[in-house]
Amino acid sequence: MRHREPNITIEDVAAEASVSVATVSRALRGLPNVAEPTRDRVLEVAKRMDYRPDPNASRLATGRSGAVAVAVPLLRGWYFSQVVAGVEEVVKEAGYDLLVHGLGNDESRRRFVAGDTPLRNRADGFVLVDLRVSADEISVLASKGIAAVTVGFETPHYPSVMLDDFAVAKTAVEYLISLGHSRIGLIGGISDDKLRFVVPERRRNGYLSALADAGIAPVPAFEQSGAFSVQGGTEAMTNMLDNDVRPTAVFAMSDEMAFGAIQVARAAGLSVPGDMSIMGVDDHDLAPVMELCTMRQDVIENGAIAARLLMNSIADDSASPAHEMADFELVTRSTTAILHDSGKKPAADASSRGPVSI
Amino acid sequence: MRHREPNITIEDVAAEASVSVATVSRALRGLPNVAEPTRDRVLEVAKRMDYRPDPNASRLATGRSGAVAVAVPLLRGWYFSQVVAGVEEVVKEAGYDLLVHGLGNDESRRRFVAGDTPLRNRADGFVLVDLRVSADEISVLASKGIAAVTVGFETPHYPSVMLDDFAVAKTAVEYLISLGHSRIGLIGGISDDKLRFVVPERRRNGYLSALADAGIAPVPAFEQSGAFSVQGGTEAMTNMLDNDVRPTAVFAMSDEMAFGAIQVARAAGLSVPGDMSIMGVDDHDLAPVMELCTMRQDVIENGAIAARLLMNSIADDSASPAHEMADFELVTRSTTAILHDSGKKPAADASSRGPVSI
DNA sequence: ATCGGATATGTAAGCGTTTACAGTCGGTCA
DNA sequence: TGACCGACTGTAAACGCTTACATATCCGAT
Repeated sequence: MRHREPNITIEDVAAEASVSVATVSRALRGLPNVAEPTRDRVLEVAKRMDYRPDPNASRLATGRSGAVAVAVPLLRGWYFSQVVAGVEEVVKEAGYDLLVHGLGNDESRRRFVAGDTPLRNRADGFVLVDLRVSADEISVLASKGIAAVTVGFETPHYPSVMLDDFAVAKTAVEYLISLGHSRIGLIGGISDDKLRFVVPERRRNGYLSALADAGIAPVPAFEQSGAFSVQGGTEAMTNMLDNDVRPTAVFAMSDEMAFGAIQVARAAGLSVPGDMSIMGVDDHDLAPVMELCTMRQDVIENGAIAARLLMNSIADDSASPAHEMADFELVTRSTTAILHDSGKKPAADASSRGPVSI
Repeated sequence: MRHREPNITIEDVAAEASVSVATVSRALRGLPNVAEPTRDRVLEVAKRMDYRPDPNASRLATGRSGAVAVAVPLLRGWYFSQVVAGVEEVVKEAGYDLLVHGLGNDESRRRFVAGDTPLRNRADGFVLVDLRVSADEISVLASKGIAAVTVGFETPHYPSVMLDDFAVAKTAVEYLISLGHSRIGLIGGISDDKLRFVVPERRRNGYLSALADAGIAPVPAFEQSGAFSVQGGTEAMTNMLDNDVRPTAVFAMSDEMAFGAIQVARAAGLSVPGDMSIMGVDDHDLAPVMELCTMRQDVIENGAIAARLLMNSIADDSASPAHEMADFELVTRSTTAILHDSGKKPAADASSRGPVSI
């Protein structure tokens, strides 16, 4: 049905333009030492013949692949798809291809960082998103001379962009405390989290720190794992409500978990925020629709920043790795309210979104 | 900082194993005509030396790139990220790389289908998702001998997987009619939709057909464009509510638009579904949370099906293109209810949860 | 013993670029 | 005027694989 006609090569163009292939190559790539008339003629001929350089040949010759790979734990999650979108934008702009690789399970993740990946040699650089790998493992990558940048965690070897998770969580919980809450639950990725590495731990520390500062003793039963998914959020809230004593507010480490939690709370007859305040992290597309109070970060932009760092690193790997901190801000919406038995009205600064400094 | 040490080549392995490069190549790829002991030795040596064939070299030699590219209008949307996830799964399984390309604007889209793309020659096949391109343009692609499969639309040239959009819309609207509604709005991508091709038109036809069958005259003002985004959904509903006469039910062509519509309706003081029933399409991750009544489709699975069709097509391009129809089903949830002035109780199958007030 | 034919291995010619190096050709400068 | 220089162009050797073809080896059959 379809049939592949022989492609036009640089030689065909050279013959047609009556020059050597070297000249064609130079002319096409804008290199110096090509007379203007010659260059014009070559360009014209190449265009007329609809010549496309074979990327594989030039990759072989140059040793560069002109591609960047992004590795994420899973592709279907909101967070990761946003990161990929951000990366893609700048990578494409820079003329690189974007390879996407989902690291679905521990095995593929392990092999990936061991350098035992199909991607080896296929990309000039990697964007590693929230990989749960040890510093040791990353240094293996680094020792193989592979350019990379990390998102959501940092290593000494590579540039990174990440959120100040501690501050994000602390800010959120402090806000809840300021509303009068003291029984505050946490939904995160605590025990057997397969996806995130240090993120849950850092956010938990921020949570604990805010409690400590307010002199509130942490309640173990208030901490539930939610696997960073809507589904996980529902399970976490279900467990939370099973307790004898329930929290009056919950901080979820992601909006998706918060969504699930809201659903379960309301289904159980609780009013949100009347009986329970709920916060998330991300400012998901649907956070405004759900009126979810959250800690905003611009995930797409973070992906873009990471990609730019990577491009720089590919161009010049001598610089010492830059570690960027992503912006965040508290966005107050109506899933949080002043603890009702305190008798006051809901959240004072109704103007919403007070910027937060890092 | 990092420095690229010379890679191990097939020649190094050959020397170490005291055989020719041809034998190494055959042994490593499991080709016949290699004595068992020889093969074992080569394998052992290759492993010991941590040899990785350079993909570019083998691509150049074979003419195959071992990669598949997926082109989507935009990466950050829920629908497209799900398709990509589905595609990635089977593509990776088959040992191919996945190239992702966002076709953000008309210009890049035009150039893409004109074959004037950086992706040309970079992939053995393409998955084209919801591209707004004419049959003519696609046939240009086909005439260049490029393997491809389409998602969301179909052409004579390529295999495809798509939803029966007409039936989906008609089923949805018939359901609303069965609940007693006759003033039924439509939120879709009508006029200047940059993203979808025929999908909005087909769904609109299903909508119109359902109305016609019920003897209901269509009201132009009930049709609003929503750009297939949450944001667009809010705008569409805003316009809808500006009319003198308001619909009592709305069918949105996607869940995301439905979410936006729900928000606006509730913000305007309307009860959903008390004053207005709303339906969507997709069964988005958050549809259960929002209790959204919707037409479910398994987007990830559709992406996977498309990828399988593509793999087949790459392996054997002689078969005439298969056109798969994706499954769908009506999922009743509590954003729809029997028209209240008909005096009956809300949606019969009350197995689901009550309306969510914000 | 000799031959035919598997089976196993090696040789070398691509694949389509890039790029170091070697010309060529005017013109400039002593 | 002859050496030299600079701008331009061409030649050909990589790049690291795959694979058609040639060769070598070992059998059993004649």
